[in-house]
Amino acid sequence: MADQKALTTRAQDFSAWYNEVIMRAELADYSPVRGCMVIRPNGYAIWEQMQRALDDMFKELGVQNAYFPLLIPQSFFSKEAQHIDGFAPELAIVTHGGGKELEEPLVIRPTSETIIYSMYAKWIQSYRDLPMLMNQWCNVLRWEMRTRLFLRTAEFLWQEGHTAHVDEADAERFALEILKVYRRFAEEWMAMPVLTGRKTDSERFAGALRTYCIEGLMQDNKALQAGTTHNLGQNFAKAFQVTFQSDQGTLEYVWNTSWGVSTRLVGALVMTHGDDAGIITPPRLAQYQCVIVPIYKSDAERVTVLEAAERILRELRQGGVRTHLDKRDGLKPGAKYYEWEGRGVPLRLEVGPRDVAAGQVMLARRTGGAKSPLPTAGLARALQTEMDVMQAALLEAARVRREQHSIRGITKASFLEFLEGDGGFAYGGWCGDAACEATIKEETKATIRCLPDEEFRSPEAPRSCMWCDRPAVTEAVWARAY
RNA sequence: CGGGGCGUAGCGCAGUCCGGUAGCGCGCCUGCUUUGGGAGCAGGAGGUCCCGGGUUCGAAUCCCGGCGCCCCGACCA
Repeated sequence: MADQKALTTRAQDFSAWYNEVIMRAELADYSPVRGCMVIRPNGYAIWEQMQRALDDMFKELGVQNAYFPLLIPQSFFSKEAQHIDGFAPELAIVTHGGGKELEEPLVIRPTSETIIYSMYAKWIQSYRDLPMLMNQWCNVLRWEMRTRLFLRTAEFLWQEGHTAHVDEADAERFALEILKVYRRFAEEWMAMPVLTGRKTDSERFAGALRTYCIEGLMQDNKALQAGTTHNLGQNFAKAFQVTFQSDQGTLEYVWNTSWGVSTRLVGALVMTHGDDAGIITPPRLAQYQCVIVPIYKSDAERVTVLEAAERILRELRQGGVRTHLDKRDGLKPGAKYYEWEGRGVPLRLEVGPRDVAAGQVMLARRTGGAKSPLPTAGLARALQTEMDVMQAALLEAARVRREQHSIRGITKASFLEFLEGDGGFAYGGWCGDAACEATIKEETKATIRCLPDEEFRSPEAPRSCMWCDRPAVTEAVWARAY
């Protein structure tokens, strides 16, 4: 470890803490190129776990993976008016290749709707070809003005799903199906509770009919958009002539959806569960769920202890626990404890001569509490239980924290007071006027994170807009956001 | 793009005001002793002082001009 000093605490400076945690855990590093980051093995391992889980869920819905090119003809972007308006400012464009100026500049994809639907136009002829359900795992590039490790980098990794359907109802159904997947992933894998809902028109994806999202609340009480899914309507189908012949023999435009989550989720994980010692990785996403630290003095002890540790390692791996044995010599056990805590490993087993003699190990949990002895026999099963408990506890703790920092039935006055304090999710009535929404954003820096789904709405529907007192058309959730 | 900060060893920094042998802590290498919550001692390696010009016998330091990065805001996954 490069740095032995204590981290800046979350209370002192959340932003400094966040950066230090990432460096300490060796999740990522700054690259020579502004706004770009290197994802180091510890960070990439988390992303791989995320990919695996999400990919399985997509495939259960019948989605297939494919790969589309990095470079997109510039003209493709002007085919859908809102889309070009939304993305033009942040495009990176390749103008030269092989030492010659290109006839048509090529855009490095910021997202792939245009190229994918241009291909769908070739592949879809009949309603029998629908739905067409594809996803790709790739990198994209957006020339962001200000960047932050994982949360907003110029280049980032993500998955983008793109589907085509026979009618609006099927597209809508599928977009919402994906929203459920995202929510399930956030809660069951990341242990991160999220609100689900619809974005207002001003926050909608450029080119979409409707955008739905999952929103998490970080420990500094700022909201983070963690995933979006869009019903694109027929906007792209019309721009790229994606048509099919219906069972009635008529020629129709398809209805599209697109949806994505990115490496931003790694940042979300840090900000949801990290503490002043570093990150806490939920067991289901941890690269190593358990690390074994051997303890010995003499050479004789070393042999005995390592032999026992190796045996435990084998048994745990066989029992499905992702385990690492830290055999490094010359590092005191305490130094290893600090290192693995910083890296967020959920469980740590200490194995010393006394433990070997007693047929036990000492278990320490990343989430705290006293160390406790566990018999070596049946250890894998015991640790699985420990991890289930920890996974559930992390989700519950995050949920409690979010609810403690949520306020309902706000008025303009109570809303302002709430923002003056710690902030968080503020539920209240909204008139539906984009001008009112913009004023609120300008004056408070808070935005409507979503128009929450039924499940998250307040028992009593608000009757008036919390800001302007005109009749409310819906309930909205405001927060300051990343 | 506005505001702030910073560029000196792998990392964190002092030295810059007031020009004169390039330093400290951590890390790294070797050896010995250590190892149940961040080990100790000894020896050692490691530098275009961000870049370019200028002033000077002499520049990390003074002058001029660039570049880069980080943080805070406006825009966004």
